[in-house]
Amino acid sequence: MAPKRTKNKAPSADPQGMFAGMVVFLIENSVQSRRLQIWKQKLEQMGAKIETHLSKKVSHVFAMSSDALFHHVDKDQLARFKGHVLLYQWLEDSLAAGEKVSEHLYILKVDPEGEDVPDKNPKLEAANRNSSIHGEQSHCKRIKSSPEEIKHTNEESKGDIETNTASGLSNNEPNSPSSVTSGPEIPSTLDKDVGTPTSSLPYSPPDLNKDITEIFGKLINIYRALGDDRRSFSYYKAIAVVEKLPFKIESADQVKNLPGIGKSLQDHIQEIVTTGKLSKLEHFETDEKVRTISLFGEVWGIGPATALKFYEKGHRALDDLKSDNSLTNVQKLGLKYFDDIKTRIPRNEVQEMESLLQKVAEDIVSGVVVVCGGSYRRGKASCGDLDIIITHPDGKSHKGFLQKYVKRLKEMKLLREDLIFSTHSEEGTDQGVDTYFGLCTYPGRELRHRIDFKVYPRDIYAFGLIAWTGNDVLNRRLRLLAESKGYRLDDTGLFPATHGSGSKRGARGTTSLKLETEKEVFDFLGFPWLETYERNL
DNA sequence: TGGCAATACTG
DNA sequence: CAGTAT
DNA sequence: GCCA
Repeated sequence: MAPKRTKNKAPSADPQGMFAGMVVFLIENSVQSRRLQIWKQKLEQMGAKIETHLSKKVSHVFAMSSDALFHHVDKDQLARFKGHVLLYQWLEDSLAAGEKVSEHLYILKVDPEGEDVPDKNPKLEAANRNSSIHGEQSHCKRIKSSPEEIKHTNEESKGDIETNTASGLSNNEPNSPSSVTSGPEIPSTLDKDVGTPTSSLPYSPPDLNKDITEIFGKLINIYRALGDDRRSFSYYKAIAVVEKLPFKIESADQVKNLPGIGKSLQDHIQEIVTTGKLSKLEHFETDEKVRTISLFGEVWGIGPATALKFYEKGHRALDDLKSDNSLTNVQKLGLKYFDDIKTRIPRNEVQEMESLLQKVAEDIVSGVVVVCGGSYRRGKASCGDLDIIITHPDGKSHKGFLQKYVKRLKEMKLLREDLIFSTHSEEGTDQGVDTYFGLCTYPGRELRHRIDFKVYPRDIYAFGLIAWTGNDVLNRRLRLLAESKGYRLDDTGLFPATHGSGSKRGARGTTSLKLETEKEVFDFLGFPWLETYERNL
């Protein structure tokens, strides 16, 4: 039986859900019960807490209209309420958009004289409208669309791609990258977080509390380098929570009830907001051992344990390692091409290599589908490496492909050195995903780049595509969402969470749900569709 | 106090 | 089997 | 680190 998590009944709240941290009070007056049901579920599912009365903890009150509002709650009580009073439409629109939309259009005046209309600052309204996912304004007063309707229209507009053809392969998916490329181009500012329409909302979250998240971010890397992934992950989750706060934290009290923030992190936050720094981090950053181990750990093939071993042997610089005879092959490569591998690849070069790779692949097996995933597919201006996802529409020609492909690519000197080469689907009956990790070069150059190939059987291709396109945050959300609905999601499929009984990854017998395209997976999970370039969460 | 994803390759 | 990587 |  299932170990512990996932109970189907109350979907476990996603601590990173878009409504995380919200404490809401719902005015049920004049709300269709069916709809209310959905809202409650969504709210809890995405991290909000629902209060049964207008307590002090409540941060948001929702009502159908001001009439419903004043009918149901005492005016004075309301007047004392300091939180936000919004129309349910805000929920609808946020759910449709996949993130919290600006509240400005949905604010209900608490003042009894006020009307049923939300605040209308022309400037704000215009701005919001532009950035709204579906250009149409979502006005209040009249709630026309049910959640389903919204969802439908929303997808209709983008979903066309899926309706495609070609052997029913999710194909078009392979096309999306190119559409990204030729589409509204990504500002070549860094490669941070640009180009996502959603991130350009006028009142987007950014930066308040940046001081805190930056420091936590450094701790994430430090703990990871030291091998304490669990602790590292805690900081990771905390960042997600803090980033969503709509206000600047000024005292630890403001975060004491947030999920993922316990005693220790509260103290850290307290220190950061009062002193502007964290002594713990300062300590780490000046500690030679920590710095050395972090550096060594950046070498491909060297993890926390090996880094520590080298440190204890007295090594302090990368040059010291080169003469160490205990280096493994891949570590030698990682060291030799340390700078190369860290050098980011301009988007246009990735694009050229993708076409080249497609051409070569087609030459080996006609019809094979080759897509460059990762940050490239998400539209970034530069990429740290190449993630190549491969499949074949006929469901079988992918077998044995990777071997020949790698051989050919080596002959043409595109692939240079191997790091890992596993292939089990070679002739096997199977489901296995062939994998290759290595170093490659752009035609005519010597600069090494990391490149990964993943060959998926056509029937689980969509899962591989999603997983390898990322980003990490999205993958985690999808996985949690799947979990909350009684499934387990990974890059090889979506499985009913019948745990103990043998739903090991890809295990024969347990087959993944048949979802042929990325969109079908998003839909199935009830996650708002995101174009590839919108997945930089 | 134990779990926090799970799995495949290298040496 | 430990360590590493995705 | 947090949480059940």
